[in-house]
Amino acid sequence: MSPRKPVQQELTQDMIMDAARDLFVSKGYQHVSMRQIAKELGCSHGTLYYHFKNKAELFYELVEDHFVLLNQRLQEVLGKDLDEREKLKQILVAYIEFGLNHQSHYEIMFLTKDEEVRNLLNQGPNRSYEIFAQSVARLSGKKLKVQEIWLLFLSLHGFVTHYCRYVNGFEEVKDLAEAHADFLLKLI
Amino acid sequence: MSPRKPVQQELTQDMIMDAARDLFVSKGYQHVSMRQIAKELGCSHGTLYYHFKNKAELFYELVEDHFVLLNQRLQEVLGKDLDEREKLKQILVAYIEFGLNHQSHYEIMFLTKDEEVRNLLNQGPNRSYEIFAQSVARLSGKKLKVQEIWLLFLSLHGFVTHYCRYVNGFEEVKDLAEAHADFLLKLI
DNA sequence: CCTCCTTATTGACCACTGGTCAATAAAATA
DNA sequence: TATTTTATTGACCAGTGGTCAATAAGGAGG
Repeated sequence: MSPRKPVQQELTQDMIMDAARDLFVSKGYQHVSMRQIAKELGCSHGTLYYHFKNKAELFYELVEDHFVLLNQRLQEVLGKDLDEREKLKQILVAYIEFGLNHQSHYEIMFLTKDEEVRNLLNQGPNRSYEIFAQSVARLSGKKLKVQEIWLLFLSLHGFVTHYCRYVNGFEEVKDLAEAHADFLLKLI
Repeated sequence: MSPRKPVQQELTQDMIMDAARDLFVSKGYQHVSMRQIAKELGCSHGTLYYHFKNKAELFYELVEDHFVLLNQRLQEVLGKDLDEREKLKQILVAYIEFGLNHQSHYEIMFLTKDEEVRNLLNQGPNRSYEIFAQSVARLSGKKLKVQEIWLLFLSLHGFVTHYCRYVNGFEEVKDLAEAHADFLLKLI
């Protein structure tokens, strides 16, 4: 017997994720409750646990999507017709831009200490970092050590991490972000 | 009428802070409840609210102490009889060391998004950063822009932030920390 | 049409959280 | 001793994440 096809009114994972995304983005993971999400959807909170194992896993599904987004953004820059040095800079800036424009997700992607969430994150961060690292290695003129690229990444990460707390979006700090990119480019 | 002097058995702020410190350090801010602290002290959780306005303020008192500790550590390095370049490096490494050996506190000092806690942090971070910035400016040979020192700091911060999640203490990542310091020193 | 089975949904329930507050015990003062 | 100040308690509140038996709703087979 084939699985019952869901009817229009019924809740889908996508519907839940859409509602959850809005709330998580505007309030942050910690400050959104499953009951709030359910209220937004006009259903009981118990229902959410039928579709997702728990709050962490619901958020994880959202985050997975965002890693794809980050990867796309990096690939987009790589596809541009630009001087290599400039492209390298734009990679760094694009990374910062992504972080500051998706703060709640960046938090989970690279900042959370919450083990429940973190145990779910496996390939996401690695794949994104691989793209980043390979781009830097290729676009930089010099022969870079693996370690140097990693330390460069951590330096970028520090910028994002800090301004995630003080700023609502990339635009507010765009100039400084470019300065940071230029600053770090001296290293490679 | 002078204030009543507390008697031996009565709870003091220090006693609460000692118990709270242990718990916060071992479990992190989010995973310690006021009731757990009260249990540790053998008192009712209501009592804690007599001595501290709320959980955030209790933690804040702890954090204040830790800023003093960080400042002392930096001053200690500055007092050493060393080549200026080496001293500069040690400042950077000492900062990382402090962050990784006081992770729960570093989290609050420089990472928390919790507004309740953050609104309490005023002078602490500024004073510590001032010491850091002035040391770097003085010890570096070059004339550095204020912005460059700030970006250097953010790069250090990124290292600490990241390894706070993956490591239990400075020792586990000492070599890499030194490499990071050397790496960043190329910038100044 | 009527079973039977799968799928979705509900809301009561649990143990927990941070925080408040009237009642009260105990010590210091007058 | 009587009064005032200080410290402590535990019931209480509104909220949390999560579980689960009961139930409704839809499809498949007869």
